[in-house]
Amino acid sequence: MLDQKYDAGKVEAGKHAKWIEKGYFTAKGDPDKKPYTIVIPPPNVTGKLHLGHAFDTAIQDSLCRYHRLKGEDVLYLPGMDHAGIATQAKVDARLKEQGISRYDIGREAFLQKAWEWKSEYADTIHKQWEKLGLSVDYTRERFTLDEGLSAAVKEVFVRYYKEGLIYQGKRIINWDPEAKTALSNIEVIHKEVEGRMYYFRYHLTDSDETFDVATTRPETMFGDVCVVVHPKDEKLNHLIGKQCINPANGDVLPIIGDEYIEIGFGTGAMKCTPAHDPNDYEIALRHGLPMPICMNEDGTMNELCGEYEGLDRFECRKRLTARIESEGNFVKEEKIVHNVGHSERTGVMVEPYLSKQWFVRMKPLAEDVLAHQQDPETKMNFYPPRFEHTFAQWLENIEDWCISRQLWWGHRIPVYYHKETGEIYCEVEPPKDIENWTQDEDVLDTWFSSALWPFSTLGWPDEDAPDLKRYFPTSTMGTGYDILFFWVARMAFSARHFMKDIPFKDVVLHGLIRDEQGRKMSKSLGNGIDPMDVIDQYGCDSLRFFLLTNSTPGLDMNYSTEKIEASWNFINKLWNAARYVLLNLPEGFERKTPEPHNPIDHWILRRLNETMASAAANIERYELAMAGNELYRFVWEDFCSSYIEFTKSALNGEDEVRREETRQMLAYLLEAIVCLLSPYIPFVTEELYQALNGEETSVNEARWPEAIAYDKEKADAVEILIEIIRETRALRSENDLKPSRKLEAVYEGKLKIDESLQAILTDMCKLQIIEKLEGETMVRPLKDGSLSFRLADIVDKEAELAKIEKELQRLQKEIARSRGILSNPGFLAKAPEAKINEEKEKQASYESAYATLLNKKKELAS
RNA sequence: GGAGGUUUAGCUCAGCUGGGAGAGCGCUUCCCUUACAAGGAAGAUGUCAGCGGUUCGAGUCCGUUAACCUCCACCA
Repeated sequence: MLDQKYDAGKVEAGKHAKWIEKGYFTAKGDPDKKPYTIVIPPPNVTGKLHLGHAFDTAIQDSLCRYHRLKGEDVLYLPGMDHAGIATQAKVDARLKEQGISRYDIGREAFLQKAWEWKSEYADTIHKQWEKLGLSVDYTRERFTLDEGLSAAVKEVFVRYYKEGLIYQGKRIINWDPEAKTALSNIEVIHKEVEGRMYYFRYHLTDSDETFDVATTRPETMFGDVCVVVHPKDEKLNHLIGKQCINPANGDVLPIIGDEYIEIGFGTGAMKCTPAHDPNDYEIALRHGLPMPICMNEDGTMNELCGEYEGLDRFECRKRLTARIESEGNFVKEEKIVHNVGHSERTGVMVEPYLSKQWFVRMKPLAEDVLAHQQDPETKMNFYPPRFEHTFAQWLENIEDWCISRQLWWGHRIPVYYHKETGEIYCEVEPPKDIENWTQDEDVLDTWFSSALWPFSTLGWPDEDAPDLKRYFPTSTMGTGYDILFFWVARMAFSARHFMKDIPFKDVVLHGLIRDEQGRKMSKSLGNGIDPMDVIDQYGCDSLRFFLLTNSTPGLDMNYSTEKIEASWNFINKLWNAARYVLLNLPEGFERKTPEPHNPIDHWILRRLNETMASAAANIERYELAMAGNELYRFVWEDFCSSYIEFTKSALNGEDEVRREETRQMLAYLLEAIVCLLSPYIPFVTEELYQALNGEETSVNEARWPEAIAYDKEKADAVEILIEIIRETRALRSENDLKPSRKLEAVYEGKLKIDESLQAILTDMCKLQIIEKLEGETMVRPLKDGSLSFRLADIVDKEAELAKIEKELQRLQKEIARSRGILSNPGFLAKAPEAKINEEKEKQASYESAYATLLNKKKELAS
């Protein structure tokens, strides 16, 4: 028997291991079933999972579990990402603790350390997935650096290369001096920072004339090749063709004209550093200027910088500025707030840097995706749809993707240079005479491999791989909007190009989880919440239910302890409801398909059927919160507060047949509830399912409940009774009437109170119907909220009169409103007929309620 | 400079195709009723940010203003 209190720790322990052992989540490939596929967004092997991962996977897992319940062949494919820079940085940091740099131990040894790190953190992640209860198919787990995926990466690189979609070029890229690697544009985060604008005085070589030039990065002056002014700038264009002195190093710089310069902006004259600024680079290209690099890879100054060689870029900036000032060429400095690029991973300021890198030509790939999205039949669907605009806009304005990284941890670029001829060899297989070739030192952007995830994990490049044939394209991609560009867009063009298809039918994008005050969770604020701590305290089910029912697709949500507790309360409620049911099932109870007998059975079946249909519809359009809240309401209000209360008299009564019927109903309802909730709260529902059906059963093998037919009239009757009962209970307590006292109620209307309904009334509120009309007891529908009692026995007349008065006023208002609408010619002419009739009925019912209540008032007053 | 989001009960937020405003928590009153007091019953509270428009009818659609937020792109 279940414990008195729900204990999440006890319930959740050991379950996941058993599920895996039983193979419930291994996709069987049953051809009679519809395939449903989700590939997990592979977490980085850099550390622990955070709340965002928990959110991601809660959504994916609940979808998978739902589709399993629906009898589909579900594949939830797990895997992890090697996370190039991020992991390498972690391993570097670990080595640093031991006083070693990666260069001390070399590439091979470093990679070994990295693999050790990987297996360590993969373990952690597996444990966390287990705690999260994920129904992933471990027989198909992948890693972005495993053999198969590496083969896919090589294949893709080679094919792009041969199609001219990958090229090598010298360009200004974003350089991370900390990680000493190039970055792609989206790995750069622009942050507003306070900086300074320095103004320096430049002297012409042939006269005493001077002019000012402003810069935020004085240290780059060692890479300057000219000064630029606008050809039409009347104040400055006379300088074009002359020469000036670079105050940093005394170099003679030509002054040129270029329309890039904005007249009137700054001083009107700009220094040009082609190797350290993308715009300057363009100018230098146009004018055929040299492009000297003045910085080392680690952000220190190089040999071009004389006395500053070896100094850090920022230190050089300080000292150089001071020196120029001492030489009298410093004009002023201003504090400014400007956007500066920072490395997404290391956080350091990114240096625009001229460098030879590999790029993917994005235009044709992006255009293919955009064109394909025009077809409403076969396009990817975005939830919420607005993200498709963001997605499309990004693709429309896309620039080439810098994919080479000067790292060791990653997919090595499959390009070989001939030691003598310099010839380039790019094939999946290395050249036969490998000793004559040198492989490119660089590795690929980590996103290059994740871009292939939906098909590389299924066996591609083997086009005939059975999983690829069966499970691709995948069904749903559930992830945060923050990686729409990084990942979703790149999967989209990769799948288009290599699979000639979309990678997934639906993209569900959720928001970020913020802290209780709505701030972003961050390490520096220390406001991050570890999902594992939450699980330890409240259980995985509470966490999942919280995440799934308190979020709106695409919007950020705030973490809330209060709402986690509310989720816990709900599960505890479910637990106790189950306990009630189980306590009332006798030894050796045999389950049968129940048949509704009592009116309340019909009513609860209708509520169940409505809830099932609506929950399914909502889950299928990814409105998990709506579906979850409906289930919550059904369980708490309909099942617990009403149905269970109704069953008490039956179960305590003498009528054995009725008892048995009630037990069958309860067992059926409990099982249905448990199944419906299992996608959200898999652990506790498993516990309850087994308590009901036996230790060896599993909710993982259950199917979506079968609906049972009900009688609508009986269901309607109970709907009304519930309202009567609630009203009556309120009266009883407010007026301090004893339960034994008979409260006389007068109802009029359509509903026939048969014995079973009378029994309910008697059981629930000791209410006895004594008014008889034409030999039958009648009650009046209370949909409009009115209720009329003969209150002769009620002690507190004043209070009752006040209540009636209030109600009369309300009705009066409603009648006025209704009359207003019905006398509106526009409404009568244009509203649908059903609406008009509905309104007329309402009006009639308000008026009759009003009349009845007025009589009551007179009667009571007299 | 572009694109988008948010503004609804004291707090946190739902409210998806326009037809009498909801939940959780909190608050008030009553109840230890034999599944649950982390419970049960009842109850109060809203110029749905402002303005304008469309409509018979707008929290919901359109425009506009304001505040806050996010992303993208950026000029030395």
